[in-house]
Amino acid sequence: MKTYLPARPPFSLNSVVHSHGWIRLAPFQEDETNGGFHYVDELSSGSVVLLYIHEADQGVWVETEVELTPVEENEICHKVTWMLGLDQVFESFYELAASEPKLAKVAKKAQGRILRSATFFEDTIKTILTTNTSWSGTIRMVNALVTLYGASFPGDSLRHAFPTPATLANSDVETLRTAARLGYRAPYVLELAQTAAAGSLDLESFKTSDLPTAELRKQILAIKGVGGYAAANLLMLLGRYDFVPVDSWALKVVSHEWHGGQPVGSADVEQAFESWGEWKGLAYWLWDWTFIETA
DNA sequence: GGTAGACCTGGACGC
DNA sequence: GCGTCCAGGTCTACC
Repeated sequence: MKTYLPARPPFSLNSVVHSHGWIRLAPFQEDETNGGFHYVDELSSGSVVLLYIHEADQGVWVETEVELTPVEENEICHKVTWMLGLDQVFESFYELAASEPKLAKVAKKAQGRILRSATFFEDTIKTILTTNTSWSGTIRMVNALVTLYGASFPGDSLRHAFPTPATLANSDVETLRTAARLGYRAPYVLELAQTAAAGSLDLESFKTSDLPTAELRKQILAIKGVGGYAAANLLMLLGRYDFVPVDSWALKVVSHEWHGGQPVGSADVEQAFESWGEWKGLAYWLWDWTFIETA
């Protein structure tokens, strides 16, 4: 299979890939030689495929090494379109950003799309695994889940897809705690997998929800292990930028940018980007913090 | 509604 | 090499 998927212009695969750290989490693998990335996915049919995704003219090429059924191809096209936000539009954000020096380059770089996993379940688990730990800890925990519970890719048994809710739901807290070394997060991950597998929580419906962002946020906050930071991060992945994902880094950079290095709280971070309205989270995310990073 | 303490791990640091 | 301390968000109990 080799398929071209168009994107709403402007588009840069490189900007999506490097929009945040997701590319370093399994089953993503960056293709540093050719650009783009590889991703192992378990399809609804049960087939496990390795997707090769590379930049094309205003879009991407999606390839697999095996022939697929039309249904499987259609599923892959829908998933990749979602993962890369190919149909997302940022024109009104770019218009606002044009008058802000710290965001002056976002349109030229075609920034705005944030790399997503194939399912919102996967993104939610990964987000929980970013909380209260170092980035290296997140990579280790995600790798452990994928290796221990993900379906193997037939062409390379070392590659695995992200585990399905049903697979994770069949695990237990002790195994997740000790073998996957999720620590205190183990019961959160198990509960999420069990509710998703049972159908009592339809995470994938959040992708197309027409609920107001505040209401959607309430539903996300109801997930154990998801607090204010994680909810804002997940809303950004859903294309809702009304909240800033305030973590220790946000407190630090906002403190240095606008408060002379004095301690600030979550409300101060939200206030700093209040004027960006529905683009608040994205303005924070793409803000040029270079001076602070190197200070 | 606000706050303190617990949760778990890895890294930095001192000995 | 070992022990101690701290950072990283969220939950729960308590006021």
